[in-house]
Amino acid sequence: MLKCGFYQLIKKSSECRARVGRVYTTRGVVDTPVFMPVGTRGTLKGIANEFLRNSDVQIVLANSYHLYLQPGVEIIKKAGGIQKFNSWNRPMLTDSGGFQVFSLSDTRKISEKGVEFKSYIDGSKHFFSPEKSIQVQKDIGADIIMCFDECIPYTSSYEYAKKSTELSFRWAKRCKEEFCKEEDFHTTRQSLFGIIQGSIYNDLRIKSVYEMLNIGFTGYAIGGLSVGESKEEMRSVLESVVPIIPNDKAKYLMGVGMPEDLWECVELGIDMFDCVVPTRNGRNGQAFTSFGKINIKNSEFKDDFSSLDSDCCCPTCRGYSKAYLNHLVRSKESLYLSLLSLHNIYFMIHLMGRIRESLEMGSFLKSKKEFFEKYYSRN
RNA sequence: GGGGGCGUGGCAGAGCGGUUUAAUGCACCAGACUGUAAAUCUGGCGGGCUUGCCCUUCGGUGGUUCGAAUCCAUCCGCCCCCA
Repeated sequence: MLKCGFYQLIKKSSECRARVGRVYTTRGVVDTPVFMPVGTRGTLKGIANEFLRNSDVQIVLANSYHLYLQPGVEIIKKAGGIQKFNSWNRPMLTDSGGFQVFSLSDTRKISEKGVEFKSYIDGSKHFFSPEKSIQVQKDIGADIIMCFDECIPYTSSYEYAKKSTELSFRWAKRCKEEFCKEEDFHTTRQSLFGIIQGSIYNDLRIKSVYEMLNIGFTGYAIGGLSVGESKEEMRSVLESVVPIIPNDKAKYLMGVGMPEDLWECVELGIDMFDCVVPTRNGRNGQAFTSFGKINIKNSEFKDDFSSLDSDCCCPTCRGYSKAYLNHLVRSKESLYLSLLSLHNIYFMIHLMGRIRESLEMGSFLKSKKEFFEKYYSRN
């Protein structure tokens, strides 16, 4: 059996750094480049598994911090792991809680040892260390788990970014040690990915890559991006980081992205993406379409009886008009949460399918150009 | 027939002499959202343009006052209680 998290390169683009490949996991093979929808609490908000499977979702994320708080790891262990608990029989990945160091920055205290969080549920105090995060992620039992890191804000100074990147490095070492502490079920069934930090400072980023490589992980993620920096800054980081991650490893860009980001970052050599945008924006009334993003709440759709996207054959587009979705949103009928989220997930998954296809056919740049021309045609 | 109350922006509802184009909520019009404390958040919401100022608004009309959504009179409309 191939090691969980193993990356197999299938085809490298001759036009750019983009590549087609596979990531092997205990619960199945993931075709890359891949978009991984986020189901923080063990579910994609508003979408049942059946719809995800039919939409060709290959792998989903969950968050160890959220699941640790609720329902707690004991329940998940008792259920036999997250995939038994939530009945998702395809691969899963858990985030370590590192992003919460960033997103819950008002209610947390950080030290060498780890991070003290105040629960967003009841205000109670909880301590997450690298060791704790790995233990929790082992108990949750997803196929791919992540190092506990500090995701810092875009506005961080060079000095803070340097200190933080060094801290994340020391934490990564501890994560690896904890993960490999005993040769057990987990070390053969799960794989641990390292996370490269360094903010927008390329020298810190490069140093971070070499440090992570030195520790040695099954795959490598790039964290701390899409936190407010410009597209040029993100591009610059990826251009300096991606080429020095070995090509026999999966390269995962955390928290990205929007449809346009997918094309841009695949071009730069990224294999894996995750993002909350399809579900969150869907719940806020936004739909991604081949012709650009639209807000279905807007008055122009009140009597538009066409589907969201004439190029889409998702259940939402097959069954419902813009006018009806507009009505559901305006009258706050909860069905729109599912219908819009599902459409957006389908859009992202199928966009990625199209990207893979274009890479296989050697026409990535042409397809990218076609996509952008249409995507920005609305305005 | 007798007594009392009320009429405020699309709706609900504050304000009860000057800081009032008039709180707040809803509705409406937009925008944002990138490892989810998000079915959330932000802005706009009388008219005009030279974008700072001007004009117009609190049922109607007429008064009092330097000044009225706020006080008085009257008309119109609505509600409640007693007969």
